[in-house]
Amino acid sequence: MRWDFWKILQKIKVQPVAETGFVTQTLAREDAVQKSDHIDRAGRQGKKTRVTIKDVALSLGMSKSTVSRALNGYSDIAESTRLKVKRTAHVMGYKPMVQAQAIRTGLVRSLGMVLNADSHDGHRPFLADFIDGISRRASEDNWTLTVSTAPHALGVLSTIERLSNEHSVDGFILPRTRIEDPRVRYLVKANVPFIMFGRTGDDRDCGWYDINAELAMEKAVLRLAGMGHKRIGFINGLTRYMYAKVRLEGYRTGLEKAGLAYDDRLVQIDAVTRKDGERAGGVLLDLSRRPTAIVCAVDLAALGLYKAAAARYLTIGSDLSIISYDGIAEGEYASPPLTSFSVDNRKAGECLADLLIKRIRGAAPETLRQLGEADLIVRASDGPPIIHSE
Amino acid sequence: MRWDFWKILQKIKVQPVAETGFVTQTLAREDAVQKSDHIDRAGRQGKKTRVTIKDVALSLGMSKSTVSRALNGYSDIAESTRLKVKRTAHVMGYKPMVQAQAIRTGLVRSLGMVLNADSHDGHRPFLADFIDGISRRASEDNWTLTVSTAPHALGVLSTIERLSNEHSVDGFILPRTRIEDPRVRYLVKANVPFIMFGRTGDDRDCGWYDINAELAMEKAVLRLAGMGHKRIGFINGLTRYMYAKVRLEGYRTGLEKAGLAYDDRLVQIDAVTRKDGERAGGVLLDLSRRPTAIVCAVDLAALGLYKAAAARYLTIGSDLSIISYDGIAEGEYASPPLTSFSVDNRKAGECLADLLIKRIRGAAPETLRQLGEADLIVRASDGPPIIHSE
DNA sequence: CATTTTCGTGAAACCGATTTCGGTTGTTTA
DNA sequence: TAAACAACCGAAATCGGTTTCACGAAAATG
Repeated sequence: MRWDFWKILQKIKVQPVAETGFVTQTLAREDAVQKSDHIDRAGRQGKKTRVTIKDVALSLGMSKSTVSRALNGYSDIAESTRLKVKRTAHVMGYKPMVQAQAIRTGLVRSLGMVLNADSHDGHRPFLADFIDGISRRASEDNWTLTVSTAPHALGVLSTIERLSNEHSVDGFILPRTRIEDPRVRYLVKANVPFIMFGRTGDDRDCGWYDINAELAMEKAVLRLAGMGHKRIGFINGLTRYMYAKVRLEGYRTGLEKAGLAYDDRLVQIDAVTRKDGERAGGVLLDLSRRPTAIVCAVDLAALGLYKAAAARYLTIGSDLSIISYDGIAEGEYASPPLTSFSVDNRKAGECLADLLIKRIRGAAPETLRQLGEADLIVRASDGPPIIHSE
Repeated sequence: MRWDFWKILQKIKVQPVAETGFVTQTLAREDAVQKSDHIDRAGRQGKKTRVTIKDVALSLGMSKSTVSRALNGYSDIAESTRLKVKRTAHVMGYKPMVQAQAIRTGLVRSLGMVLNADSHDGHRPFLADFIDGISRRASEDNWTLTVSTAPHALGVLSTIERLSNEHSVDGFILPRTRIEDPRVRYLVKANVPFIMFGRTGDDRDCGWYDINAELAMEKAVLRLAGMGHKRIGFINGLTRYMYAKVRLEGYRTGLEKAGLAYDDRLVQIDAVTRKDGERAGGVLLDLSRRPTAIVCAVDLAALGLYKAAAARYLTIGSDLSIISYDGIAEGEYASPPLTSFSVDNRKAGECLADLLIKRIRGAAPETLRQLGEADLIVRASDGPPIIHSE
């Protein structure tokens, strides 16, 4: 009720012009005083004095609006004016303050990514490249990357909520998508832009970038089959993630194309660390009719498998062939060096950033889907089978 | 003057209540229309409808200023009012938009970190932990972390300039400080808060967190000397960085305390990768009177040294003892497992974030300096010398 | 009982940008 | 020559908050 009254008062159209003029004067003078005081305080508190758009306008003798439009490429500014404005702005060292822009435009020019800190999975080693890719692409358009971590999946979700509520970022990159992903559910409902690294169960309203890992797995199987292997095992990653699902599919497609039967007993799951790989590998190698080759969905697991093989006096590359996926640096230094599909994480980061920026700018999610490829790095962990009698 | 006018208006005792009622209606309806239109546009452009401070004030029948002050803990708001405001704000799901606050307060509540992407040095493996630490501490106070990368040192500097010019961040964390660091020079001059990870040549106006690596190196030497080693070599990292300087000092102090002479020929520098380590190690192992133990400043170099030793048929742990520094995961899986000083990168991140936030809030840099410690993880790469006849 | 403080609050200025809306000019067109 | 129309630009509103300042009422003081 009270504010109603004020609203009405506000609407009343006003009073003598002369009076207004005088008031302006007064205010202006007051303003000046305050300004200098402000600078003074600034000096004491260690803040910088920024060049604002007002300063530029003043020094050019134009209005703020003209300067703003000139700088932002509006069509109703004369080319000559634009040039002049741009030059002086540059000379004066004027850089628009992003948050001041943000409050009007609704864009903070920042991409968000929330990492799950407890995920022991592979992503750590290539985090640097991945971030580099994102940041690189983002910088091109003067965007920034805000990264945050959370100790567990729930924390990830609440961090995402916080960041989008406070509008600290314009959209999210979601690494390691699950088949059923709560982050996706939330963001879709909240209508916040995002792009996934990896696919998910229900693609509606989702853009994504992913590596065609199923193709890689398929190629791995076919390569081994081509060498003469008949019993090819598979050690998969965490099955709740989408990547594990598609990699298994790739493995099966490979077997099919090679004319080999799929055998449950040759498949192990949820191996993403050395220890996991050692355990899973042990199981496969202890089978009465053990596989002569094993495809791994994750490099670290493959390295664990090395240990399991060594414990059983099997020589990798001859007694047992291994082809893996990820292309981490350690693989190169294992003995024998690991044959693996390498993924370009920097490129992935770049693509994701690119897609997300497009998404934020309004592109439809259905148009924002890309599949990259992994490259086989042939080293020494695979070869024709040595014991072979079927 | 103008406010006089407003005062007068305030005094006017009012208008037909019916009218007021009507206006309210109208306003309300207009409001609604605009609102729905906004949502509509929002839908198309992917924006959310936020709850603003105005909404909260309106629904409480108070002014924006009261709400703001209540939420920010000003002392001139009645406790009862504060409570009421806080409750409704929470219920309505009001989250202040950071950039709107920033424009007035001058704080965006964001820490910046610019990484050098080409630096092959050790920082990659533990980047995840490090970031986790920073982010964790930052989140506590509702701050965020903005990370950016640049392809080379010059790019790092210009990225820092950009971020601070646009005021996208309130301060910086500087990883891997050099002895003479241009970033420090710039930030000091520009009066932008920062905290270094590592010390630097000229400490004035600088706060930092660092690990006491010199102490670790000293301990390593003393441990080896205590086992009976007389010729202890040293493989250092990149000498332009501060860390290499202090680690060398630690090595020398250790020798001194053990009563051993310093010998130039036993020291190699600039080894930060496996390849570097292999080369440097080769040089040391090919000396006519080779060292029986080697201290490495960087784990990756130590792993390279493994290769050099293997090539010369030296058994690590007996023929050659190695103690290194970093505590990377691969060390655990090397054979023999690497004895190394492990640094807690998560904790480092937390400390740095903490210091930086304090710095931004006005603490003097001299009061913001902390030294952490590295923990020796004893594994199997060191032991008493086997050939020993002096 | 008059006067000064304190307390609690609202109005309006302010932060630094963008964007809407009109108002001058100078050119074309009728 | 008047009217219509661009092309250019400025004033003011706007975004979502914070902060200053004045003011009314209640409490404390003289």
